[in-house]
Amino acid sequence: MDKKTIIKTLEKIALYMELQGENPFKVSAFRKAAQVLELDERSLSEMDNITSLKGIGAATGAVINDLIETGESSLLKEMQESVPGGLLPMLKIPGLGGKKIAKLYKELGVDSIESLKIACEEGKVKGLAGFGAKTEEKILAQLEVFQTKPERTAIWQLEPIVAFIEGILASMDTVVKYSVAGSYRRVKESSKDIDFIVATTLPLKVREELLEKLPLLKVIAAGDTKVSVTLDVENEVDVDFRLVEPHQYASALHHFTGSKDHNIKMRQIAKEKGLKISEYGVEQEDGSVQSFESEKEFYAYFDLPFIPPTIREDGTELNKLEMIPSLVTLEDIKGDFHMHTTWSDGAHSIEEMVEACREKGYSHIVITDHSNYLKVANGLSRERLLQQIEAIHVMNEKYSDIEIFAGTEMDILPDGSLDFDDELLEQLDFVIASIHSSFSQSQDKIMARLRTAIENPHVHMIAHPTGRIIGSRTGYDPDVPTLIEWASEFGKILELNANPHRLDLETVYLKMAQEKGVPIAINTDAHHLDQLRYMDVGVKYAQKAWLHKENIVNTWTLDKFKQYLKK
DNA sequence: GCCGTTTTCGGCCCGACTGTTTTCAGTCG
Repeated sequence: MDKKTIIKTLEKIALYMELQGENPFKVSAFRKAAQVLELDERSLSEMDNITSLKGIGAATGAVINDLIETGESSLLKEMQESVPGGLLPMLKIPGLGGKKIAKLYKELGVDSIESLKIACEEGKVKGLAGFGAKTEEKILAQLEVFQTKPERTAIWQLEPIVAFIEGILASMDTVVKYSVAGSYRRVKESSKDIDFIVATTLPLKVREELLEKLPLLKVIAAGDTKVSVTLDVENEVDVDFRLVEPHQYASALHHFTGSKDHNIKMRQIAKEKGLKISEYGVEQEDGSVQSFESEKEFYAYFDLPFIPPTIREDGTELNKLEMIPSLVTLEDIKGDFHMHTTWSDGAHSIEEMVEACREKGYSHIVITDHSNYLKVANGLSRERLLQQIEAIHVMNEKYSDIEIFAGTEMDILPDGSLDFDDELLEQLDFVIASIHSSFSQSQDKIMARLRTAIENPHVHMIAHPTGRIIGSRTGYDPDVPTLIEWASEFGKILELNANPHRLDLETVYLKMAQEKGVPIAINTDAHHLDQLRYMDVGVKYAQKAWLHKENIVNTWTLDKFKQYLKK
């Protein structure tokens, strides 16, 4: 019996209990037990007395022992027999929770999405106590959309929408300040919706203005402090606006940035001190409410350092506060080592890229255009690459405040060979190897290709190691833990590709790489000046993985970087 | 269902919005 199965079983039991209209605290006790197991890093065999864990008591302990001994849970089995499985997906319909579904089942025999639809169409639902005509209408409307709408939207799809909304808020003089919040601010790879906090003294006016200016598909809710809408954009997306007084802004931003677990932990800390945290501030025992200028002040009030949004996740961040100063920030970044120019498929000249990087205050960068094989990207032939190296040398004469290194993003070909020979690679300062073809090869073949690159003494780094596009394609299925082992053995860098489409490597592997002492480079892979800004996304994503700044190549000084290249 | 030496019973994070009510339950984040 593995831990994952136990966790899943406990969560499933919680779902079934919810459907039976059980006491919500009982339901959350099972969820909590699952989470306790999840957060405990030990394997099952290393835990001798399971009920000694805080949050696992007699009942959840019995389920776990049942699973270990018999391989299944008799409690879950019993529930599955008495509650139709068809009710489970109904929990995903907005507006329907356990209580209402239980009622629909008991009173009308509704046991699936299909029978729910029929019951609504026949007008039976509105007759139930606690239901009404509006509820029935709403359910029918939800049934139309909810199965076609993806549950979460990828970060790169949300990015332009966030920028668009920020533009609107910036243009409104009724708005004092604003910020995106929620999982987008925490740089999750995908989000269910977008949250915005808006500080204003005229909430009603802001509400009207927003409803007027946004491309609306639907208004979900429009209260005095909260506006929820579905936007009519390419991938329709829900956006929540919370309208607060300026002095409530910091608390509201913290509250709606989450995560939920982080907030619960914070509230427990407050409660121990006789205080109460809400989105409006911190309520004292005498009922007065303390508000804050910034999130930093808010944390300081509880003797805590500023906790970056990216690491506000399962609550365990509060046990690792001493590691926060070692996390990388944008100010630590001294260079970007993967970018393209008009020499291959980039939109700007070398000079334009250099100028933009100078403005960012970088001390060194690497120009890495595509190699010969990648014809669709105008990959550089041997001759053109030699010309480009020369052009970069000439350009270096011009600048005293930035050093430009000549590099390449060399393809690892489908047959496992490298696109350039050693004699040519030797003339480059920095060599990236990456895969852009034959993604569907077997894992053995992919790994053989990567192995060739790792073994080559001229290769410094493997770019976007899995080739994934978030929410769209999984990439080429390398055995990443083995790749990390190899990188460690041969002293190679692995890339954290900062493009929001990729964020490759993902956090679990970044952590693994750090444990093995593999240096990570955060690179924008910019094909356009605009995309150099992705460094910010990459840095935040690295925070999520708790990478130490000294393990990140971009934080090294020019001298240290040069030392590394010489090895 | 779980927890706890100020509690073995009573609370569990906290508040907004909607739709159904006529003071509040359910849902959501």
